Amino acid sequence: MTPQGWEEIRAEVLRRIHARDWAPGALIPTEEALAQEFGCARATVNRALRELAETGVLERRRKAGTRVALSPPRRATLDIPVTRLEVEGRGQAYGFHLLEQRLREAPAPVTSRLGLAPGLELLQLKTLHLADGRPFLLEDRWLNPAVLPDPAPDFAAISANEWLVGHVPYTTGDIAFSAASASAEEAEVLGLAEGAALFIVERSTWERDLPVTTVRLAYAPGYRLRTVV
Amino acid sequence: MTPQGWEEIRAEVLRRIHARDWAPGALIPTEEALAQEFGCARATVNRALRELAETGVLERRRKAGTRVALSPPRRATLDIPVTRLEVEGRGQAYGFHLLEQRLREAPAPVTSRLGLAPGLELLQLKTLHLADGRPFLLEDRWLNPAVLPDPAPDFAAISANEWLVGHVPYTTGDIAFSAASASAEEAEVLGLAEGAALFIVERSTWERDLPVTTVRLAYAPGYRLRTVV
DNA sequence: GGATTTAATATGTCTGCACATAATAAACCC
DNA sequence: GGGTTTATTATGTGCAGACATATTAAATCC
Repeated sequence: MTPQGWEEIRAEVLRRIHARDWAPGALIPTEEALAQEFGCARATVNRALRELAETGVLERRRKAGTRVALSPPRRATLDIPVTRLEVEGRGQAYGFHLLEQRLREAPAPVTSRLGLAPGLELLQLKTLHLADGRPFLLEDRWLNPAVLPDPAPDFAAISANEWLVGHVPYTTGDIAFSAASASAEEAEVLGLAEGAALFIVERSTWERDLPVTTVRLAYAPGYRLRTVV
Repeated sequence: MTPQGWEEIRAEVLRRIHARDWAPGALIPTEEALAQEFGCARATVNRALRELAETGVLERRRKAGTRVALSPPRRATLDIPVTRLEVEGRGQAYGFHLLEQRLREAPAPVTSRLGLAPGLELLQLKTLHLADGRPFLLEDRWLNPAVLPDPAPDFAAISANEWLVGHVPYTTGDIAFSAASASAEEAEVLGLAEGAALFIVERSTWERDLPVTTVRLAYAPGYRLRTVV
């Protein structure tokens, strides 16, 4: 039974790779040869192989052909939800408190991360997110006032996190994950012992070339970020 | 100047979304209309819009048409390299020590994670990875002996991590990231104070339906996992 | 022999067309 | 009116053919 449709072709190619019919590092037949074998157009094979190359299973080069990747770069995609949805997705009640909000001169690490002139005034927001009334996440955000509308939103009523998703949606940025010990301030706010291990997410985002925000999220112990490969 | 090629079309569509020509939630013109506007075939527009839908910027449904996503792409892809390449990529010298290797009855959390019968014997490997001679990562791995060849590889000469990538490459699995305080044992091996905040990666992998391995990676402080959105 | 030009080739992309499919809107019936 | 059937329509996928492009291998020159 020959595969029909590009998805079945993709599955068949993957099967042959798993079965070691095509060993890691080996060249596989050309698109034309596979198209003939499967009785379809080259474009259909191209679609299947292209998708596999995108996930890192195959490596393709013009003229050189297609080969099975030697060390498949384990590539994972992870979804980063809005905090409210993340909490509610666990079946817990969401809430938050705005701890602090002030416009002040941003420290050098913040401005350099965003590529802004040092000494610029940014809006700093500290927000504690709650799950079932218990501390879940401490958000320390620096926001570029240039992205705010004239009557600035009330961040005590809508969290900065959520406001940004709704109003400055199509951003690019970078993310870093790490671990850190809770400072005295973090420990107190999160209700932990000083030095407790926190999961840290740091994000900086731009809208086109305009710096929007940089944020440090400190998750209370027990938090796990999951994904499937 | 009309865009040429599907990549330029993708860029132009993205530009219009950023510029709010097409607002979040709004319908955009049909493929046919855009093809006419850009002077290309519908397939070319289709390719561009499909890519944008894959990254979560657009939402497409047959008959209903294509609309700008309301709550967009909090989606990141991250590459998970082999530890050796990760260390070398920072310009540091890589090394590792096999601390412990023994075949023993796996504890229940391990077997249940892999979907194996409780009490099964698995190979436990504890490996310390070094960067410039200093502790970088503590690997605690449980390996299904069924995936090993008859003369088992010498995991003191090649790290389990690297052997698996080369010999059981095309696996599926799940990954979780979290933070934890160093246990007494971890602190000693990594040369840290007890309770130091460690970045934890837990992975379980299968080859087709065969459980291969589950591993806990404890990174020394200072490690950051980065990605770009 | 070594460097440079030229030819060969697999993938990348595009076109124009066709039909399939899913989801909606319209028509219909009771 | 309410529920069911029947068009309608935008996207999804397919085809054959064409040309572009990157890269390798062969041919050429000094």
